Amino acid sequence: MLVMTRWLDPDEQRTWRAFLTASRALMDTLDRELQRDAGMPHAYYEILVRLSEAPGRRLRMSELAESSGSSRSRLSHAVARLEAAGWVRREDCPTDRRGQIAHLTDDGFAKLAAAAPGHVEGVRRHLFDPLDADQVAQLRRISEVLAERLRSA
Amino acid sequence: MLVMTRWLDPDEQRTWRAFLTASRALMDTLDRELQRDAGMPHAYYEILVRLSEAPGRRLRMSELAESSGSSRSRLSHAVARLEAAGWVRREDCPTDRRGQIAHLTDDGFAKLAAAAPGHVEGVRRHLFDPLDADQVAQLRRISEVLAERLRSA
DNA sequence: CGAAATTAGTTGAGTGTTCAACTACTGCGC
DNA sequence: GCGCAGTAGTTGAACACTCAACTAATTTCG
Repeated sequence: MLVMTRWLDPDEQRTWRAFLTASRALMDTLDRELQRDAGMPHAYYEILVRLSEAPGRRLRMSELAESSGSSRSRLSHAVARLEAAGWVRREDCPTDRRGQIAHLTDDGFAKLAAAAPGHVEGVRRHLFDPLDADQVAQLRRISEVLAERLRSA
Repeated sequence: MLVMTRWLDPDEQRTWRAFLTASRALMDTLDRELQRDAGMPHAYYEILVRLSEAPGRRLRMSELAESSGSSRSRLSHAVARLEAAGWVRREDCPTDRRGQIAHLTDDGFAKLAAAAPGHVEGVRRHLFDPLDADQVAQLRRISEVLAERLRSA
């Protein structure tokens, strides 16, 4: 390997560590709150949200995986649990016999509706309230750039 | 509950989702790269980093937990694995008989030294390269504010 | 058409994380 | 100095995630 590592300078070092600390703390906190108040991890909550916004509250497994940021395997396992809880049902896809459609049940919708206010309050308290309007705009731009770049990686 | 939920407006909604997508993708990517190239998850890497920077490459379990952003339980489990791998050793604390001191072995240090360049390259590629200098400065400020707020939560 | 490559989704084993319960020790308050 | 609240760390069980291997259906294209 002839290429020298481009190490992080002290400023970058601090930025990276601050980001790591903040995003980990934020996610851990929201996850803990959701687990405590709604008995589900944040990943499951997000699956329910995506389903609730889909037409007919139905989504193909692969689209659901994509939109909720899960791997297919993770989603399979998760939906199995959500189905056992009665919040989601699987249906066969009429146009592709390999396909499965996840369908948010009324129970699942009710569960989500009950969990949402507390969770949104948490997002507000831990993310938006501490930042001013300019920082929020910056954060959005930064996140979009990073997400875009990572999508094609 | 008489207080109405302060829902997220469309802008906040998009900001929150972009942040979620970006930070998840970033962490997942770095975790996968580290697992592939060094055979360890990011959480373990960070434990080794903190130990490597401590005087004598030694740290009390609780300080290590604090500085690496782990719960005590998580750290106990993690150090058990790192010890099995021969990268860390536990020692009794001379001043407090409840205490344990984690000590980075030479093997552990070598392992870390081997893993670091690739990981730093990944952080650069996925985080710093896509952002301009101003955005990096903003991200640092934002992260510091959030981390500070979450610490006292 | 028909074989090969691709895509959809699941599964199980292995690993990591959480939570609550537990032991052992320390240090405060009296 | 004694009792008791708090601190340090570990443990096991339940749960979640990853990876690779797998089945089955579909698409591609010679």
